[in-house]
Amino acid sequence: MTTDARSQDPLCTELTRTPGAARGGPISHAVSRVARLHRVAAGRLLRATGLYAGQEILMMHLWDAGAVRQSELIKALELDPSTVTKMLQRLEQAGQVRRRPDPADRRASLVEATEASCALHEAVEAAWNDLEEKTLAGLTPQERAELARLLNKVEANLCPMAAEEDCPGA
Amino acid sequence: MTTDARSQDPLCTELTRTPGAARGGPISHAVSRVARLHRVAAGRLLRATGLYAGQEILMMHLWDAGAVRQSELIKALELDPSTVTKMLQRLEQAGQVRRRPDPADRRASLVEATEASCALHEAVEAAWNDLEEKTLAGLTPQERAELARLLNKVEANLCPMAAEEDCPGA
DNA sequence: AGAGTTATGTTGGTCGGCCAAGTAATCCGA
DNA sequence: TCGGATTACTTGGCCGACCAACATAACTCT
Repeated sequence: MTTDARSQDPLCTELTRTPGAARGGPISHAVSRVARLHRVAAGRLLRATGLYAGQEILMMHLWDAGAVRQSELIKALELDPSTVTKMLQRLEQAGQVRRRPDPADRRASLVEATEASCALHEAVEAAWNDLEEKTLAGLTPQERAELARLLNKVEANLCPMAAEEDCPGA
Repeated sequence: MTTDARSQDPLCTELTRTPGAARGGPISHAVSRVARLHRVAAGRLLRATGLYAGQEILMMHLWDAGAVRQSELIKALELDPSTVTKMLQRLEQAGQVRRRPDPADRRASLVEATEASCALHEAVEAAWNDLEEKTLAGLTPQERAELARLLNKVEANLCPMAAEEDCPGA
């Protein structure tokens, strides 16, 4: 009896409850939740393409830029180098990506999307558009713009911390 | 010449460039980025407590609710059961959490925070507050409220997809 | 030229998180 | 009563992502 009522509740349409953890940081909490849901949704939409959530962004960069130095990719995606290494290993194994040593710098390697991967290009863009639309359903253009603006501000706030330690600088 | 100019840019202070992948879904892209940065920031702030990003929310629920059925926790956090199982195993090993079988239902187990963990309570809340403030620095109360509102809308949009398949339902 | 510093990637380990299967207990209906 | 759902949790596998430590190769500076 205690907890039966909600099982009927088909969705989370009513989010009014205070989930406990939300007190000390309601927005942080919302960000976590949205982040997770968004990633899961992306994964689901991408599933048909055989890509996993996260890989699509890398591939898009590659489709966009052609052959790129791995270090460029790392900077562009702002991910940890080791993360990119492993993603590339998997994508290479999956035949989506090719790597070859950079003749100009024997440390570096050049990465590019394979021809095979180009077949996915469209599907991935479609999935991405779909995701965007599902994410923003019911938001007016103004709201979308505002959300974009606020997210950018938040990103700028969070960025420095990731970059180094802090940049209270002044 | 296609992509050389940007390599000099030290940080993300200027986000104006179009990173390629952002075209088809600018907000999805922003969400991914913010999500990652936010999680990293949380991890950094939590580091001192010995908790990893994600665990704090679970602990908060536990501190808040006392002994809880694991299934309740799963519903509250809206995570995959297996995720919670593994988190609890690690937290248990770390001494933050205790589990015992539920006498009323031999399948279930009851979870609660250990006394030791309560020492972290304050530090975690502090970290969480800190995170919230760093995240929202420079946003007016109105902007914060608007962001919260928009995130909730987005969450509601994304939720149904995770729940089942879709709920286009009228 | 040789030593020290920086840049590029890689490996190994740990986490959160998901999915797919599987086990065990409870519930429910014929 | 008894056999089929349903519920509760676990296991194994895989991914993205991090960090720390490392090996190479390239620069730089005396």
